[in-house]
Amino acid sequence: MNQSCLKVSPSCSSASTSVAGSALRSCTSCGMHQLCLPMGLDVSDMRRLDKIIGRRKVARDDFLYRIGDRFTSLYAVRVGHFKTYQENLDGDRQITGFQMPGELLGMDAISTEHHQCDAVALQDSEVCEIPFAMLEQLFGQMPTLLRHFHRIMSHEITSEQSVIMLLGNMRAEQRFAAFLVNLSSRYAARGYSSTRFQLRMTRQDVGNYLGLTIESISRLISRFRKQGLLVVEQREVEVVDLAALKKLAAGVDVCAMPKPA
Amino acid sequence: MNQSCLKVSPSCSSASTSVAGSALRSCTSCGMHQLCLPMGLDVSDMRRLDKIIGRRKVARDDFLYRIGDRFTSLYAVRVGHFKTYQENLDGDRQITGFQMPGELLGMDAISTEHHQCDAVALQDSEVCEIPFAMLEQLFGQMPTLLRHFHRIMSHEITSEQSVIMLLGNMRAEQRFAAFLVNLSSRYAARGYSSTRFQLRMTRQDVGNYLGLTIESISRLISRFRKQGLLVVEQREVEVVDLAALKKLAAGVDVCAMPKPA
DNA sequence: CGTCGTGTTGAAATCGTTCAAGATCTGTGG
DNA sequence: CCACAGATCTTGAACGATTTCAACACGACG
Repeated sequence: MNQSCLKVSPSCSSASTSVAGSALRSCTSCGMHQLCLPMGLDVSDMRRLDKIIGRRKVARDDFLYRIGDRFTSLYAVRVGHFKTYQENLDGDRQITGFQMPGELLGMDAISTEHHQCDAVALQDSEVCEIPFAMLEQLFGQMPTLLRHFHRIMSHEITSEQSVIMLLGNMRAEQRFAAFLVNLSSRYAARGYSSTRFQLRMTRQDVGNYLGLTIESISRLISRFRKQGLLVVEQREVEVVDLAALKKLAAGVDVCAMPKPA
Repeated sequence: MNQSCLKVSPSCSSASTSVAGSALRSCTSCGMHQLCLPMGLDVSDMRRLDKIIGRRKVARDDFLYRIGDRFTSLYAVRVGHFKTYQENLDGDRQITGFQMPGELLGMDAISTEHHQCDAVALQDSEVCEIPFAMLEQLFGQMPTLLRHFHRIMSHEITSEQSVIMLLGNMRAEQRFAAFLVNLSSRYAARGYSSTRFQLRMTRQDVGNYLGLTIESISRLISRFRKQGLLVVEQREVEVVDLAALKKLAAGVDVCAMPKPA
């Protein structure tokens, strides 16, 4: 499955002085720019932002950053997927989020200037590295950028509140349904299918994130499959009945009301 | 127990050349200013910030704002305590946080311009209302203010990650211990006792926040009391063995290693 | 072809919930 | 000051959702 950022036609055109190669990697030509940090910027501002951004590849299972690393940059996922997790003193981990193209990583480090979680690539990935000190410079000159940055941070807060909601008062079935619905809508927002996608993370990761064991995830998948909600083959998922999943996620008991055919 | 910042006199008019009354309600004279939004500002900048801030009282059990309300202002708790919670379609609630003096409320609303949670006063309280559009104006002129604002938002993100950690992979005993330790250190940071404080929320609220039932909370309190970790009378809590609570919160089994006398 | 990582499934165990009863506290009004 | 009602909290016993433990299946890879 090809989920590369640049599935679109690379809008080469007028990338000022930029050579073809670098134009392809610029914000203006990135398929995620209407979701990502440069959202709403005009072309000239986007170019200014571009100038401070570096690109970096991260191989599968490699760290983008680690707990305790000094914070210097935010990262935008360009291609691929990441997971972030915290670790307690026992070495137990808790995945706090999965990040996909167009999403920002590292905002939790601004406060202490040290990263508060590990960020690991779930597949070979590529990020845009945004030096925060330079970004702050731009904030003074580009109010639109600042406003959008605030929206992104705010959105991060609400996403985490949703996870708190999920962990705090949903049962296993609801959690997993909510997880799938969440992925579905995020892929939809990126122009991918909302009903067919790959789980980029292991069942272990899903379970950890949802506060459940791997066995529970496995059982839930089996159950959803038997109920005709999903078709799953390995990590490939096809959501057959998204509406039912949404109901489940909202707490409506779907199996109590089986559909006719 | 008196934790009032300035339960004192109501403010009289004129802000700029501050009369006694209004000076008492200004940031410069507020005991929380080194924790709150104005942290690090010099006196003249603090006064400029002050000018855009309004004060508002919220009676116990009253809403500061409700889900869906249009977002116009952030709020800093000046006196009292608040809880924020989300509600799902079933009407189930999940408390996402408790806020105490010097803490900011409403940042989750920046993204959508509508509040994403209800905020309720746990006791008669007072907040500083910070019109966000005006605050954005100041950001352009006061880089220190902007930087601190980013730190605050970032800190909000890390706090929520801690809650995710708590809900995702701690057992009941750990959760409650972590909760008490968290309160303890936040009170300490405000100059209050880290070992004696009042729970401003009901057991119901504590349970909801921790993803546990009220009965579980009750049993945990009893157990901790029997183990000599706490003395509890109603909502008044004395932490007798903070170190042990910290160990418990970190996942070390304290009752497996009972202390001699 | 065997091994390792990953995922599935069943049975037993466990932690926390649910249900139920009683205790304690608070505030109100006589 | 007491009696009473309603809220809040505590405690016990049974239940149940999820975990734990264990065995097995499957696919990838050397």
